[in-house]
Amino acid sequence: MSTTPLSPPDTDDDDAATEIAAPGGDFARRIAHLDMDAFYASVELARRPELAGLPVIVGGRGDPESRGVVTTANYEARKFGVHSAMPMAKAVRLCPQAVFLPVDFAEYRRVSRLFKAAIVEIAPVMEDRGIDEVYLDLTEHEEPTRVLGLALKAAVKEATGLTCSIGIAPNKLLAKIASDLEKPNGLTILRTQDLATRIWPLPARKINGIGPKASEKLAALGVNTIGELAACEPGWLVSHFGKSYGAWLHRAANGIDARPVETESERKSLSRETTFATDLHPVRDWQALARLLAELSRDVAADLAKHKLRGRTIGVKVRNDQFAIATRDLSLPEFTDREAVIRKAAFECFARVPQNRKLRLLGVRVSNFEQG
DNA sequence: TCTGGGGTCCTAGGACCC
DNA sequence: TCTGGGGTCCTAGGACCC
Repeated sequence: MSTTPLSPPDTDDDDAATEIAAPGGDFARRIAHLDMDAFYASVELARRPELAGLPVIVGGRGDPESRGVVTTANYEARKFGVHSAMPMAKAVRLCPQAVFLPVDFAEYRRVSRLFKAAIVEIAPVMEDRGIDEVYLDLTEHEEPTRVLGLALKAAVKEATGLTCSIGIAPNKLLAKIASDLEKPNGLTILRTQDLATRIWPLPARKINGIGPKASEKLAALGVNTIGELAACEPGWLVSHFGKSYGAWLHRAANGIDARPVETESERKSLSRETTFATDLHPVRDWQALARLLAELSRDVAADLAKHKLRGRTIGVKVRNDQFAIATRDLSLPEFTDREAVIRKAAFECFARVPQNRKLRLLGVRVSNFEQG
């Protein structure tokens, strides 16, 4: 198996130098990262007050027996070692007395809109980072940093009844780490001079962009903390991680990050996928798979229409019983949002997928959207 | 333990074109 | 002889994030 070199999150090398050139902090930005505390579980508790104090685990279809993972565990459940992305089966063993609830995205999206609307009233330069977190650029605000942070927390609480944790720092990278330092209900303000005392002792994995693979590789090389990473020679990091990722690791560990807060973003792809209750064989269970492929194509077409998008690259994704993923895609001459066109392309793609193992997941994706 | 669903970005080889 | 150089598109895979 060949491995793809790691790559850094979207970076801007040119601007990074600007930040180094301003060590005094004269041009320092004030960037906030705001993260809702145990969001899904907190939303559920808000409408089921009788569950207060009990361990609550949100995930799957609410059925602890179903295939799936924990999306959120409240702090009571976390005491038992339950955490996000953990297989439900394991969560049940760790905390059988927990209340298990199905995910209700419609409700979480509703509450998400409420807290974001409240934030924008105070800090209009907001970058959406998913259902439960945002970045804010507070540089142009007059108020002291702590006053702003407290005002944001109060506004979120007022709009939703829920708590959040906020980190405020000179850039997004440090703000993201800071918001995690005093969870839940935290407010952490970090200055450049706090890097050595508050950031360097942390595991390298705490950096957004260092995941399981990279942190494991670093550990094998004897690098465990962010401070140890910061002390590594850039050239040595480049030799082990490649030019782009190696250089980024060095900058990140030294707290350098010039990425702006982006208030707009353009969608690049749209997809639907499903994991089956039991594995299906591509030949023996072809009827069932064909039905699913048609359903997913229909759902994707409906989503495209809803978002007024047309794409010309159609793809399918499968995951087999060994958890290995394969993708196949096909670019068409014309942009489309038509169900029949998407379905036909998806079937063509599926025919090119390996047929030798049972499958556990099937997905359909459309990308390469028309401009405008 | 047995691993969701929805995304983004990066890399890399081959095709194809000038 | 023996082998250009750059650019873009397509496809597949992989790491990572929420």
